[in-house]
Amino acid sequence: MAHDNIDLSTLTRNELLVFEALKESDSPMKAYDVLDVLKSHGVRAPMTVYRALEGLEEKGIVHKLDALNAFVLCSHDRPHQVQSFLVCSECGMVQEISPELREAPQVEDKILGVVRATGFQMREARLEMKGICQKCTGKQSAHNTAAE
Amino acid sequence: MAHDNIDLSTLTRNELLVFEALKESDSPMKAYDVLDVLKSHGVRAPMTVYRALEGLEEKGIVHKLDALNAFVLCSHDRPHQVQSFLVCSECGMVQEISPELREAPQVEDKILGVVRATGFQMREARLEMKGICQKCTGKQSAHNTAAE
DNA sequence: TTTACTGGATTATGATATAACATTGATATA
DNA sequence: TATATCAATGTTATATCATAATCCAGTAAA
Repeated sequence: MAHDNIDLSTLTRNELLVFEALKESDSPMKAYDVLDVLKSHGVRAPMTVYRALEGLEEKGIVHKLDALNAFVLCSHDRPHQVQSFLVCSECGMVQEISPELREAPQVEDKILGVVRATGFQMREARLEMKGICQKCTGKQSAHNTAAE
Repeated sequence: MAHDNIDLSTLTRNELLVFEALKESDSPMKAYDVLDVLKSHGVRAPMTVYRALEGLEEKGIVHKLDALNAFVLCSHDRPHQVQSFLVCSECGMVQEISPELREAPQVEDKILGVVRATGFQMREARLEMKGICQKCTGKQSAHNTAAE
């Protein structure tokens, strides 16, 4: 679990609270869901949560999934320029593709190559892939309902 | 201009209005910006705009930029599974990377390869790259301010 | 003419996010 | 010690983005 490597001493109190909340969750959390959790710690205002999330993002500890307006802990050791997520339209599962995967660096390289060719200085990128995860694919072929 | 190839006859009245509004704009538009434009055509409610945008997205004519909550016309002829955008943090410029670029298909192939390996059935994907565009890079190196 | 369907209008509200300003507490330093 | 400073936090209000729910109008098929 990559989260064990994070230096928690650099986090502010609120950042730590948000970090813990995200760590407990097995799926991405909306800001207001985080707020609900933190209410038991005396946090009352959305601002508090958004500020902490922003700090965690800057530290590379949290990623925002723009397509879902939700936040997840980064599951990898080193900072990476390209974050890639699989999002299941069926069950909502979100999985960050590990940059350590054998082919993943090739994807990142290809992207960086294409982008450089355009004269663009990329700072970070997010790839959000929507589809049906392995689990739900099985279910779907059984009874052909639901989905989108 | 790829927009000339679109079969406008399949669009509803409101979809056509939204399409025209986006076509006039040289940058992505927020839904409420579109609404402002359409007010002169009697459109009053956000719902109308969002419905039309949804229709256009389904037809592959419009993409949503989740990171900006904004919408752009697709600038390409054929539907494509992976949409890639450069977003300048400095000036707000947004450019869709053409899937016809020499290396672009390789990126898409690499992505599809990695994803297939995970058993995920990808339906569509969006790659949003944030950074500094060529124009702004020049400005920046001159006086080293701003950004972020 | 009924029925069913698609698109559209309207009203209200929900969900997401930030602006602006006040307060606190720690640290530095005059 | 007094006080200046700064980062973090708290608080209030409001802006922005998006959808639910319901009704209506046109039209094409039975």
